[in-house]
Amino acid sequence: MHSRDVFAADCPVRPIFDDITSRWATLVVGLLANRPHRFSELASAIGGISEKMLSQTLKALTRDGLVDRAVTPTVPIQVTYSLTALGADLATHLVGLVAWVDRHTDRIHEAQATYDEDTPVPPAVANRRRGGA
Amino acid sequence: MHSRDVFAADCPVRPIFDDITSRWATLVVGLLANRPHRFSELASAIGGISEKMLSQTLKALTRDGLVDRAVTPTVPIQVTYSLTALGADLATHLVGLVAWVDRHTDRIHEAQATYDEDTPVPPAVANRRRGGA
DNA sequence: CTGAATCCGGTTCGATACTG
DNA sequence: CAGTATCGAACCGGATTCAG
Repeated sequence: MHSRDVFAADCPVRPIFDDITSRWATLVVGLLANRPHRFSELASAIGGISEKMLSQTLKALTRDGLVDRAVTPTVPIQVTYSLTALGADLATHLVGLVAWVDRHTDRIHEAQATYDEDTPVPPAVANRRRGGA
Repeated sequence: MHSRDVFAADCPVRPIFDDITSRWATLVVGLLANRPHRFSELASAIGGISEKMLSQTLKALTRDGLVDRAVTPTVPIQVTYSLTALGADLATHLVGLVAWVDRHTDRIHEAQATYDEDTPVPPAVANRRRGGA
């Protein structure tokens, strides 16, 4: 039986979980689930990502054994990223979760709207993410 | 048909996805999946969480219609949090994902160790989260 | 092309203290 | 008990710059 105490502050699954659910990791995995991609392909396919974040995300994923990094020593070096078997397995869960959110996004938006109406004071909560100014 | 372009920078599922996969939200949902909890119960059950973060997480989840907040006006006020039907549905996916990570944590740790060995320069990557001195 | 390193602003987070 | 206000520190993340 597995099941460590996920609720313990030092539970080892937390950092890994953070890796794979990080803002960009999900999108990278989602893209690689279809087919291998080159660095620049990923960069242009994922709206709003910076090279730094892409590089960082890819490195973390590779380190976790979820993504495979293949270097082709052509004139301008070419690097292709793909999912490992482990990564592919994870991908199914991840895309499933994203699909769930996608399916329920409208309902959630309604809930948010209702909540914001019923909230007397200016909702500071609504500002989470998407930092203005 | 659903399926917005998840890869677009302004895709509306992103902020929601961030809400539910935030470090603490997953744990809160995981706990509420078993049974309703009071504020202080959650606070003590989740190792390392601060009141501020718990409050914030709970508020976001409630706003998203995933968690229900019930106030019992006893002498010392009593507040009980539970999952809504929507939240319960989400919980299955979430705990499934956590369980997956739990199942593969050892393998991932091996991958990390191997990666770190093969990496000549001191791995700055390894420091992500869990910030050491 | 791929990616690492640096700089630096903004946001988030945690600890504490305080209110209802 | 339940939660908010404030403060300071840590971190994230973007733009830029440089190297292989």
